[in-house]
Amino acid sequence: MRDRPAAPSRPASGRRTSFTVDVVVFSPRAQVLGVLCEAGPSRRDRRVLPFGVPRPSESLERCARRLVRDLTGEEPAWVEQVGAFADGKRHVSDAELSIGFVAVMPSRPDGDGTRGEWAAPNDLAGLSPRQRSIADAALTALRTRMDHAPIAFRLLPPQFTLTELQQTYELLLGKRLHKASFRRALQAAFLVQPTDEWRSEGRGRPAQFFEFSPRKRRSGRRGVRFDLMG
Amino acid sequence: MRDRPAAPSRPASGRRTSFTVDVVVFSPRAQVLGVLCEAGPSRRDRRVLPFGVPRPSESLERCARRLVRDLTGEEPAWVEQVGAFADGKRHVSDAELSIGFVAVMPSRPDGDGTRGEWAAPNDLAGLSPRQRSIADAALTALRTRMDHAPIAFRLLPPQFTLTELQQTYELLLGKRLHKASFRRALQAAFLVQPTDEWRSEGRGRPAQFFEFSPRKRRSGRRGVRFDLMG
DNA sequence: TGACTTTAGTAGCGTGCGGCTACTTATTCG
DNA sequence: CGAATAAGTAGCCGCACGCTACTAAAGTCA
Repeated sequence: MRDRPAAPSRPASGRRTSFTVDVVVFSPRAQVLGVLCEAGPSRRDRRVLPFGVPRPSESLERCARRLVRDLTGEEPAWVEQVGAFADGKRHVSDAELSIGFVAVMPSRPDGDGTRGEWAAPNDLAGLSPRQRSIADAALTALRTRMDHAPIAFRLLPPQFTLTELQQTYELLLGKRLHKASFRRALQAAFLVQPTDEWRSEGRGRPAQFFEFSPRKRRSGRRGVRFDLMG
Repeated sequence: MRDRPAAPSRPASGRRTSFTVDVVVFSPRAQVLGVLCEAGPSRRDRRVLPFGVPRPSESLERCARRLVRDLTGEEPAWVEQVGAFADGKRHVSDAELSIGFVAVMPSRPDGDGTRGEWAAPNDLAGLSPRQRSIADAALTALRTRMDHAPIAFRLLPPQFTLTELQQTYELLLGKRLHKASFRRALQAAFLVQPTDEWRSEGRGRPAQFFEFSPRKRRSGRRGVRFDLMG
């Protein structure tokens, strides 16, 4: 079974668990972004983000990946650390400190070996205060990183249509994008390559399949952006 | 390794240190960016970034601020968490985990109550591997955040010339900026307000003094940036 | 067959940002 | 009075981005 640090799984000298690794797993669920949660132990904590403790000589990120794997049966498509959270906010376990991670997984048919339920990112009531903070930070981090890493591409099969890619972006970013602008920016960045395959399905004009091709990076140097300050 | 005198002069408060808070303090030192270091305990660790342990019910960030205050006698102008670092890399103390913070301080006359020395960001040899990682991440985080927080403004007195502001940006970013573009972007963001004061010093045309005036935020919404991928 | 619907994909206009060169303005020094 | 030095501005050019409006290719249904 899975190791659960809620009761101290580190018996050494009666000291409490010093920190946990908590992971926020996002995945597209039928036109909505889902967050993987488990049922919580008490009324106060009805929902719980997956968390655990690194094994000896296991890195933080590998620990996060293992938590996802153990829970869903699959390797996450992308994982990144969000930060360390303490600052007095209560955690489900009584750990003083939690390291937050954000992860994304491809969409899967329901109930596919997945223990736990998928919640909406705006409905995170029932999480302990600290996990609530972690979830918020994870969503922000995800959306920030979308510009820098090919996250959306890893949620799609090797071949995909540009409409599918755009829908994935819209789902993760939580906002609509403009079709022509999206495609123009894509081509300017040399990120995709057309294939000879065309989708033959349903009504409407067939869509061409593309594949990810991380070619050259455009320099992307700018001066200073003052318009982002708060 | 476990038995080596870890972090002399660090109060361990009874139980063994489970994690540390490490802070990377940047400050302008005579046209170059400086990083605050202390003398290390051994030949292997000739230099040490300031680090410590949170007191009971002290938040991580407050702990970082205290470390800076205790070492320099002043409050840092800006502090932000960089992340959690473990992953097997050795630390000066034998803590399993370190939370990294980045801080900036205004320039000060040399030796002003400051224990420790200012090293160049490119000369960080002598740090333990984990602290080396933290320092690298701190510099990256600093330069990323410059667009989002008025960091440079806090390094300057309330009244400053635009040339001083630009030089501060150039120092922190580690690259030259174009004068006209810098000023145009500044004015478009309504970030500064001219005062009636003028600098009367040296040769050349006098410079007008400005002050920080965080007015409105321009929406700043864009579509997707594909040109930042790696 | 031909009109209508549906989805994919493109053209091109307008605007605003950002990099650049080149200029003007104001002061000190000799 | 120049020459030197530093502050500040004007304006061109390219390009990224948002938008509207168009064309293209399939299915559906009378």
